[in-house]
Amino acid sequence: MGRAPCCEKVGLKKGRWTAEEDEILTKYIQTHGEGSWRSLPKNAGLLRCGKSCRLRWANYLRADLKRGNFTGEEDELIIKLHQSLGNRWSLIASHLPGRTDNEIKNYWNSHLSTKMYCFRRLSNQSLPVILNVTERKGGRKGMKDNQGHTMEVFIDEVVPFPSTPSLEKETFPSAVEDSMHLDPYEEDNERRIGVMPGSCQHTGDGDGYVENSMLCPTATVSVVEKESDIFSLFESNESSGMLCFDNILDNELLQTNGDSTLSQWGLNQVSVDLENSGDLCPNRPAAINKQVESGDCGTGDLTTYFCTTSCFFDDCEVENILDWDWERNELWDEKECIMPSWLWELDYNDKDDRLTLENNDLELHGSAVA
DNA sequence: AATAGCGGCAACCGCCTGGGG
DNA sequence: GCCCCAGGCGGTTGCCGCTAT
Repeated sequence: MGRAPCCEKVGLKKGRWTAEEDEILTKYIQTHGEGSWRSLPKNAGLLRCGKSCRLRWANYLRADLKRGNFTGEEDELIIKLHQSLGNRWSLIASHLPGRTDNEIKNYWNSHLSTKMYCFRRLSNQSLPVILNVTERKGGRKGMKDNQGHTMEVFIDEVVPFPSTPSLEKETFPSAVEDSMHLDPYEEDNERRIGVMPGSCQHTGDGDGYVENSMLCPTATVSVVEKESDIFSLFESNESSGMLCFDNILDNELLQTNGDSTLSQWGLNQVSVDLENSGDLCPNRPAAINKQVESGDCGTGDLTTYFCTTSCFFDDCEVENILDWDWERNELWDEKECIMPSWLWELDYNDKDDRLTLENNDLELHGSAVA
């Protein structure tokens, strides 16, 4: 026997709320307060499901809601938070006062996600090439056909990237910052710990590391094929106890001969764009720096250098997003319509395979951490 | 002017979680 | 420990307005 419905739907009204219903609901909540949603419709004389009332109140009628267009700052914050949190709209919304998760979700799907496409060619020698980017077609129908809302891109080689870093069933702390202070040795930590970029991604403002290949003058482009990868590595920090990604590279992933064992971490596809790698990343594993120097960066055992796809900050606090110098580091190249690679999205068509891979990688990662 | 397609927003649906009995 | 309930969350769908043809 299935779960009982949240309310008896027979005879209840559905669809758009009328002004009269809004007024009744508003007055009732102003008088009696929020809560008891199940009994609210009956008590208020509304022919609505309690859930519907709660949503209507939460998403539209609440007095503290901010109406109107999203500001540029909000856009940027959403982008950064989404990069870190994935589709955790409620968490994202908690950082945008006056905005609801539903609103942000809709805004993301209709506005922001369509901008999140920058494709870098993973050739060892070439710069990223954007040959053509077209808007997705077909509206919602098209969205269905192109899950992940990917634009149609004509490019020699398209690098997949997870659309939304799903964390499966892990529970994120209620606040983003909390999620960034996790004990890496805690049980199940592999699902919750973010990747922190190495120093090569230091953006110069002294505080923010931004996982952003466009901003990384050295090794750029990181590609992680699976969602779990975003949270499967972590960077240590002496004070926080977290592992640094660079440390992982140095201590865990490099064998004595310098060969990388990144694949053990589930990095199915990681690449280096060394076109602009004139200088070396100090935290980069020596073997990689050597290859950078030599220009031999692509096809050997060490085929990868990983700059992470996730966006985290040196102290692992999302609040630092707010310190980001958006003026100096434009998200957009208006002319080229290029977005940083960390804003890629990917259309995954075979979820089962992906989850299988994720699980395998999580196990590998867990054992590696242990 | 008609209409088909598309985009965006509001709302719904189903699942999950936490709390209380 | 189990069950039920309320509430929360994320994905999906319906509807409506706008635009291009």
